Amino acid sequence: MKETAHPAPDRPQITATHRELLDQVLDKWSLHVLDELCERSLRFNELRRAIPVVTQKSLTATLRRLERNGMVERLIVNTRPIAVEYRITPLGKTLQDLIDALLEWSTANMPRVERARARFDAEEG
Amino acid sequence: MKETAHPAPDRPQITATHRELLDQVLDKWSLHVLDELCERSLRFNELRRAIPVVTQKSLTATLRRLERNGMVERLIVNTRPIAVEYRITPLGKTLQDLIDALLEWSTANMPRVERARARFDAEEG
DNA sequence: CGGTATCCTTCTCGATACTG
DNA sequence: CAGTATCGAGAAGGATACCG
Repeated sequence: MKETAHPAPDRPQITATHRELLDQVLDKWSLHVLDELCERSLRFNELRRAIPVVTQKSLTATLRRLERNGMVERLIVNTRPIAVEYRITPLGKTLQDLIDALLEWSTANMPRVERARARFDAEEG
Repeated sequence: MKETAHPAPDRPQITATHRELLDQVLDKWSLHVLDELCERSLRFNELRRAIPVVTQKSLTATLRRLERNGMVERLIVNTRPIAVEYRITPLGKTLQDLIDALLEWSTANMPRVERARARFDAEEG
């Protein structure tokens, strides 16, 4: 009976810093890219094929941002022609459980959300 | 030794539907609003004061979206003048643990992220 | 292969003014 | 109090072309 007694005793406040980090790391493409890279390291064009809806530009931007935040590593392999492999870092790995939880939540609650949307849209006319 | 054996056996794929839902529900303002409403129900201007950086327009849009997706309820109290109370729904409540987990992750890993950024920015010149 | 650079359209978002 | 309406700046994002 610990959850009804008080609202939220030690809940951390959302700051601009929090928001900014979560925005950079959990935006639509980042989520997708991290999800793929958690499974296995991939090359640039492999990622493109794994996420067919992303454009080259957006994928590049996403990877650079994730690299800057320490979530993925960029490894240049000196073959002919050049190959670039993207690999999740230990820090990036710490997001895996969260991403899985988000996907599970989404899967589990999608029907309820869709019913809510239908109800809302019906009332609007 | 179950986590090194195979990459990801039953990992759910991210679909456009997943992404869209998470985008609508975990964007910057939604996260903030849900976080506040998980603690207690609030009126419109109370929310504005609780989240001082949000504009009225964005707050309205965020609340409508959350309402449409079944995350919050909008209760019109017929006082003089009118009062509108926003309350989290049971469906919205299912996000609380996730949001807490996101905030905890963000708090815990912020230092590592900042070091990664500093390293990245230094290398760029 | 793994990108950059450029253009251009779309959408977001803040500021401001007004309303029941 | 709790919004809506409108405008305009700026960012996001796609299409396309080109490069080492």
